Amino acid sequence: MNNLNQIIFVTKTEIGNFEIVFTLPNIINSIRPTNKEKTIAYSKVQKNIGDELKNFFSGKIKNFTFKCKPNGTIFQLKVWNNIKKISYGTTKTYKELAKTLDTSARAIGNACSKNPCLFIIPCHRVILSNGNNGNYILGKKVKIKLIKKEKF
DNA sequence: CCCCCGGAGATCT
DNA sequence: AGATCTCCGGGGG
Repeated sequence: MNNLNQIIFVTKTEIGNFEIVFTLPNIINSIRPTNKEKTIAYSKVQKNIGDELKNFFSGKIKNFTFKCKPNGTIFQLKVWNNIKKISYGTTKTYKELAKTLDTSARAIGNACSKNPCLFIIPCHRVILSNGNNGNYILGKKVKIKLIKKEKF
């Protein structure tokens, strides 16, 4: 599924650099960590996305204006869509999501690990049924940090 | 607390 | 078609 209108750039944040793939005018296809250096934001859109990310981390905004259109399997899309419904400052467990999708918690976690749109699909709000935070692609520390930040 | 196993889905080989 | 790996849960010690 190659889209010629896709633009790729790298933005730097307080928790690392992220590679962002987007399609004009405002569709984000992926936000994933990278070890590449920040690239110059040539367009207004690139700058806006970078700003939103920064403002999200600083707590200035709670939601993104950019829509995301990830690609994945049918199952993954279902999981990610459900995760998008978890609102800022709240959490849900892998077990709960498994119940609503009639699958296993492990399968939910598996789909979370493939989340292409970090933060926009807030998989950091999905935690263990025993109250612990669980794992995260950017590490447990970052997950805890994000959850705490959202709780104010 | 720790260890072990079951389960669902994705990704190899 | 297996084998293996996951951002998990439950049960038993």
